[in-house]
Amino acid sequence: MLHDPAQLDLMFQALADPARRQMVDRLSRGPASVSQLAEPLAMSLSAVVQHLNLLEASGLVRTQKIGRVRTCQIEPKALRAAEHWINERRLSWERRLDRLGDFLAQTKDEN
Amino acid sequence: MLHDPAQLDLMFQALADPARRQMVDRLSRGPASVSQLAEPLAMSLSAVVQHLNLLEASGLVRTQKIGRVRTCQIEPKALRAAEHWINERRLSWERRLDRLGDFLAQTKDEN
DNA sequence: ACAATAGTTAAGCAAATGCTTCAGTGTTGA
DNA sequence: TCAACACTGAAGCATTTGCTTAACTATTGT
Repeated sequence: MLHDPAQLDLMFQALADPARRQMVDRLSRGPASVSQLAEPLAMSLSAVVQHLNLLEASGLVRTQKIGRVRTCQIEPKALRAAEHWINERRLSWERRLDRLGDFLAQTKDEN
Repeated sequence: MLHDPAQLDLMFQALADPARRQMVDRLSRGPASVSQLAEPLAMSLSAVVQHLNLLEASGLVRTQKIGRVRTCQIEPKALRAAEHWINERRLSWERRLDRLGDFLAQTKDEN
């Protein structure tokens, strides 16, 4: 369910915004509340909540509310899924280049 | 210059669109002309060119025009930069979890 | 009890995005 | 030479995005 294209879509969409990437970056150093996430960002708390909801919908961040504070953490599995998509494409390209190199080396040998 | 935040921004932005990811996916299997990229997509050639320009501006794709055909290829270095950003954050989180695990194991020993 | 805290929700708005169509440009094969 | 081909660029338009403010709910410390 992590590799389903709709989820992947949400993830890349989520990562496309600088503010959201900054939030992910902050969370990579440990859990944080909404206010803590908001603190370094030059926007209203409300805007941060909206970004956070998107991050959560994408699966990149998981949150739980205890009392009045919502604590957020990264979901490494989701990050890995995005990472994996890119990696597959890059490897596919690089393998192709390798085969091409082999072929050229071989045809050169045949001279 | 690949890790400069503005370029990273363009890359993630570029990857956020499904059509553009489909184009990257196609290019991961080998070079293609604009028309070839357009073929599986349900949109005008003009729209494809606009997507392609964005991909090129982001550094993810390199193109060269010979005669009347523009040939496109993936730039694996750029893909690697995006991959790297995600990887760093995930590792940072996972290392933190490991340290936490060690700490918990140790305090348990002390009983 | 009540004020401060922590977050949520809705409405509204300007700017950005993802198209479309249409009118080009330059290239190539017959 | 000239028609088909492979794009390219500008204008326009509907939708989405990323905010804002303002009004609200629920929790906590005193």
